Amino acid sequence: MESLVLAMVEEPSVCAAARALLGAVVFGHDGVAARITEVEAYDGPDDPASHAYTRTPRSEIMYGPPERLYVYRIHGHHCANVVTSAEGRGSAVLLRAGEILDGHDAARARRGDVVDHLLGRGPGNLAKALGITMADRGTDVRTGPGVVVRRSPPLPAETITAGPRVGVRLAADRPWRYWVSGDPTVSAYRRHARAGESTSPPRRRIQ
DNA sequence: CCTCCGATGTGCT
DNA sequence: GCACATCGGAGGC
Repeated sequence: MESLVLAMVEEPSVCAAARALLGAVVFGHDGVAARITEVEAYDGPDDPASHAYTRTPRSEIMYGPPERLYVYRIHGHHCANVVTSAEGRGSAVLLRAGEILDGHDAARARRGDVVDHLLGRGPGNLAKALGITMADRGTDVRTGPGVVVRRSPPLPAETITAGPRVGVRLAADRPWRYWVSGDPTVSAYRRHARAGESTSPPRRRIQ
């Protein structure tokens, strides 16, 4: 019981990896670049909300080497993740939102005529703005081709906020979503309709 | 083969 | 707040 509590409290390494991706710049297709403002951490077999919770052909790439792109489709949208763990662990970071820095025309051609701060808000919209599709699965984001991630120095901890992950039914209260505090490109929180009860959704400053 | 179901986005009440 | 489009993955039979 005590070990269970400790396991719940202890933060897996993918959470630090997620925070480290805030501020990184993703270079996508057709000259679109985005500064990452919102991410979510997904761990391996210990995280019921993660695709890696069940090891299948789809999630196998999460168990592969780090720095590879894991792309999946949901409800007709693409979502992009970066595998952050050593081979065999199965954790990855979902890129949930970004500020478009360059390639606004190409991004808008894919996303439609929306104001800048909405171009890359939400994981499906961000992937769409960047032109990321299933064809980018497995890309080494250190080298490309197609998609490259340039990491930045860590953001000051006091500029990062954490909260529960968006739209997950299982493990709905783990505060493994991280975003740049107050950034207009960050997506809204939506709790899964069938997620378990929660007295007060955890939200805290990183320190 | 078939059914169920989202790590979503959008629009409407 | 709620409905629903939409489609690949996962699992049951």
